[in-house]
Amino acid sequence: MLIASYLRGADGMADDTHDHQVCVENALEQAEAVCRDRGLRLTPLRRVVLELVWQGHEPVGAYDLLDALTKQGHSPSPPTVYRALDFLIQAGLVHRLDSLNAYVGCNAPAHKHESAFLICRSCRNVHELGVDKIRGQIESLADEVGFAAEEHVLEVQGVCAKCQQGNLQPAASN
Amino acid sequence: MLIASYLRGADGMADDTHDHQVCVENALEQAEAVCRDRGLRLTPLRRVVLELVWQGHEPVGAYDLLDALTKQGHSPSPPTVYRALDFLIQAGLVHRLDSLNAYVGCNAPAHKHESAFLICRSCRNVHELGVDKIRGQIESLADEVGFAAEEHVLEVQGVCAKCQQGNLQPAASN
DNA sequence: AGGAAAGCGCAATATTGTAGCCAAGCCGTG
DNA sequence: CACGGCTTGGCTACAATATTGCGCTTTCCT
Repeated sequence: MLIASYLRGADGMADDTHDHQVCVENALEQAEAVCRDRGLRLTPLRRVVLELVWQGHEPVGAYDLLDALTKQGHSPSPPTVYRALDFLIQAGLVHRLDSLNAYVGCNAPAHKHESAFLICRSCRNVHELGVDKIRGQIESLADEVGFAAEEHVLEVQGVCAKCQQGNLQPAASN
Repeated sequence: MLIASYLRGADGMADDTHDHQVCVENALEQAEAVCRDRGLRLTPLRRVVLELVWQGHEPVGAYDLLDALTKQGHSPSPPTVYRALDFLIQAGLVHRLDSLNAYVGCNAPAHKHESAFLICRSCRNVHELGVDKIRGQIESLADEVGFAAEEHVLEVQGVCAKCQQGNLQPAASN
């Protein structure tokens, strides 16, 4: 697997006109704020890892991050990356996608939340949805069998709006 | 990870009174029927793997199956197990739980379906739910952003009814 | 300043899953 | 039956993902 976005411009998102640099800056700003508010330490390493996760809206593998760090002149080992990811996930700044063994930046880290993810199998972009409505449905189904729901994973594969509109790229080959 | 059910009796399911042997026989019968109807070959190996998956209602890891096969006198290598699992999943006889990297027998293989899974973090039993209602919700949420949903993963962690009722076991330690 | 905790570099190893090659078995046709 | 093609699965090797454990450094708190 590669960081597909590693060298690309700012046109990777479903929204044609979006300047991805803004996303990155916004994410880092929010991360600073979240950590300040909660007394968490966004160390340089963690910040770099977060920035790398935000290189695109595609999910990124842990070993992609390792490679990217190496290219930047670090010489990290797997635990380094996993520890940074653990922190970022714990802080709600990054989500893990279990169906892909990959990681993606969180849109709205200010308040903790559970999410659903729409994963485009063409461009691989991930769209994060709030799940208040779904959450209710899940809980009522679980209630019917007396199950006390705590956490969930909801990941949907499909094709995003942009890829449906003619510029359908060949399915990601990894 | 171990096959927690490997040596246990028939009391592993949320339903206190259930005789698990019936589950196993039922699963195997249905598998025979499904394969007969669809012209698929339920070979001895595949049958054994299916039976092992059905040793309990807990999800089972691929390497647990490998160990169990070894104990039965086979000497399988990983590809053997994964090929059998691939077949069983393809045939709708087994589901993969992405959040656990584990596999569980399908309740209702007669018709293909997507499911949701309620995974008890205490006894590790998995309850499979039909998701017709949820599916509609997911699609309508996806529609709002023009996303064409194809497949989904919905896995809920929590505590099952039985474990809530006093005989709460310590959380699984793997 | 001094002690406790957190961060992280590093080596080794665990866990999960695949690729590729070949032999053995099944199955339809001549 | 004999042949040829397909599926199955045994085997080696390896890839991809993730963790454990140790110890040194940095940071935080008092």
